[in-house]
Amino acid sequence: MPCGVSSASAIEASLLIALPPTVHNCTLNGGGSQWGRQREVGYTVNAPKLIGVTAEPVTRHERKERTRRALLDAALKLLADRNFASLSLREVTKEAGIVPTAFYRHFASMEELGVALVNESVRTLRGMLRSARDDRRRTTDIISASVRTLYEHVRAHEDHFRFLTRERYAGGSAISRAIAIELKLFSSDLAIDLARFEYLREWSAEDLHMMADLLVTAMLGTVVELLEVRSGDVETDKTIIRIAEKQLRLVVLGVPHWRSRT
Amino acid sequence: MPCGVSSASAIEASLLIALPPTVHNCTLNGGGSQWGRQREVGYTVNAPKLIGVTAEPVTRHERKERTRRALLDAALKLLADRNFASLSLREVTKEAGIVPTAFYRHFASMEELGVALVNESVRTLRGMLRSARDDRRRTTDIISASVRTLYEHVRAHEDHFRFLTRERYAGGSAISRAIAIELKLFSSDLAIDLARFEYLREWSAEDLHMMADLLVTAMLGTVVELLEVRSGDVETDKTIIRIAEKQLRLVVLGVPHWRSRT
DNA sequence: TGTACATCAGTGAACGCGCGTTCACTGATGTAC
DNA sequence: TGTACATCAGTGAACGCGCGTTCACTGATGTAC
Repeated sequence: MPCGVSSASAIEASLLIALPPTVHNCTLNGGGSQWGRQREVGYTVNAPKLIGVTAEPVTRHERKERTRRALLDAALKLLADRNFASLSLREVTKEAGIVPTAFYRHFASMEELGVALVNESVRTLRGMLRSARDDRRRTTDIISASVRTLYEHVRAHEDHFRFLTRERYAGGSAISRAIAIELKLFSSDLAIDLARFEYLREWSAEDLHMMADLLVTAMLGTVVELLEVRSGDVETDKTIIRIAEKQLRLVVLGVPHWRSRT
Repeated sequence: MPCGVSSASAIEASLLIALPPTVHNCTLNGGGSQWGRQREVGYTVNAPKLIGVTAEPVTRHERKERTRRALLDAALKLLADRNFASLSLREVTKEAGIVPTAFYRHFASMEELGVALVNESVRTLRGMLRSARDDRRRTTDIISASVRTLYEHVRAHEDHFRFLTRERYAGGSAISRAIAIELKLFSSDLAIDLARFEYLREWSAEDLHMMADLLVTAMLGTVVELLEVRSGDVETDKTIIRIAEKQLRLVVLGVPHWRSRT
C-alpha cells in the first residue's frame, strides 16, 4: 500500500504509525505539516495522514518513546555498513522520519545517542553471558554450548554486535572508551567464572585474566566472522562455529599442563 | 625560529623546506604566493620564503615525492586519535602544508590515499613477519622471540599498526576489505610455517588455519593493548609482553594433546 | 653554454551542498478547576 | 463532564561553516635545439 494515500481512513493511518518507520517506507509523522493541516499540493502522495485521530490512543510519553526508539533504530540501520563517526544527525532524523531539529527533544548530541546505543548493546552482551552461565549448569560440553549461545545471540542481535565490534577501535570517543570498559568487565566476569573450575582453582589472578582475555578475544573474532557473512549461509555458519569450538578447545587443552612462571 | 621571517637568508629558508612540515610549524611551501612574489602585507611573518633559490637542488620529481610523503604523514598523524572516514581532504592538505586543490596532483580521492596507507602499513606488517622468521632460526624460545619482534615493530611503527587495527573493522570501504584480505594472507603464511613443526606435521589444513587464526587474533589483541598505552610506560609494556607470551604458550601447550575431529 | 618552449606541482577564487544549531511557531495532549 | 490554560514533541525557515571539486592561473623545472 502506498504511503499516505488520501483514501486511507483515519484508522488505517493510525495503524500505520503504530508500526516502526522501516516497515512502511514513509515517515513517522507524514511528510506534511504536523497534525493534518491540508497542504496546497495537487497530488495526494504527500497528503497528511491525519495522525492523532487515532483508534488506539497513545500518551504523549509513549509517543515520545516511540520516536526515541525510531532514532536508535535508524542509527543502527545506517550503521550496518558505516561508521558512527561518519553518521550525521540529519541522516538519522531523516531515516527516523522526523525533522532534524526534533532530534534535540531526545538527545543533546549524536554522542549522547551513541552512548545510548552502547548501553543497549551492552545489555545484549550481558544477556548472552547470562544465557551462557545458565547453559553451563545444564550440559557437560560447556564449549559447544557456549559457542551455540554466542551464535544465537549474535544472529538475534546482529546490529548490536556489529556496533560493538565496529566502534570498539573507532577512535578516542566516549563510545570507544565505554565499550573498552565494558569488555574489560566482561573479561573479568569470565575470569571469576573460570576460577571455579577444578583445574584452574590454583591459578593466579593474572593467569586467570590472561586466559579470560584470550577467550574473549577469540570469541570476538568469531563474532566478527559471523557478521562478515551477510548471506546467512547455513554451511558457512556451521564452519565458523566448528572452528570457534576448536579454538576454545585448543586453549582449554593446554590448561592441565600449565605451570605458572610469575 | 619563527616561520618565514624576512631576515632569513635564502639558504636558511631552503634548509627549512628540506625538513618535514611538522618539524618547523609553517607550511611546506610558505603561506604566500608560490615562488617568492612579494605580498602586499605590512608584517613579515607571512613573507615568502624564496623557495626555489635552494642550496640543495631537488628535481621536480623529488619535490613531488616529498609532498606525497607529507600528505601520507599528515594523514597518519591525524589518524592518531581519529577515524579515516572522519578525515577530510582539506584537513589533510592543511596539515601537509599545501592547498586543497593540490591534493589531486597526488591522489584521485581520499580513498586512494587510504589504499596507499594500507599498502605502506602492510609492508611494515610483512617486514615484521620476515623478522620473526629470521629470529626463529636463531633461538630456542620461539614464542619469546616472536613477541619481542612484535613489540619492537609495533613501537617502531605505531602509526601503521594503529591504522591497520583501527580501520580493520571500520566499515564496508575498500580500505577495510584490503586489510581483511591482507590479514587472511598473513594468517595463511603463518599456517604454512606452523605445518613445519614436529607436532603439527600431521594436522589437517583446517586445523592449521584454525590455530594460525587464533594466534593472529591473540597477537592483534596484544598490538591493540600496546597502542592503547600511549605513555610508553616500560612497566606496563613489560606486563603486556608477559601476558602475550603466556597466551601464546597456553595455546601451544594444547598442541601435543590435540586430536582432530574433522 | 644560451635560448625558447613545454611541462606540471601548486595556487586561489568560486561553486553548490549538507552539516549542526538557533529560533519562533503550532497544535495535540495533559492538567487544574 | 466542560472549560481554560500549560506543556512540549515536532515543524520549518534561517544561519554560518567546512566540505569536495572545477577552473584558469603561475612560475620553477625540464627539454630540445
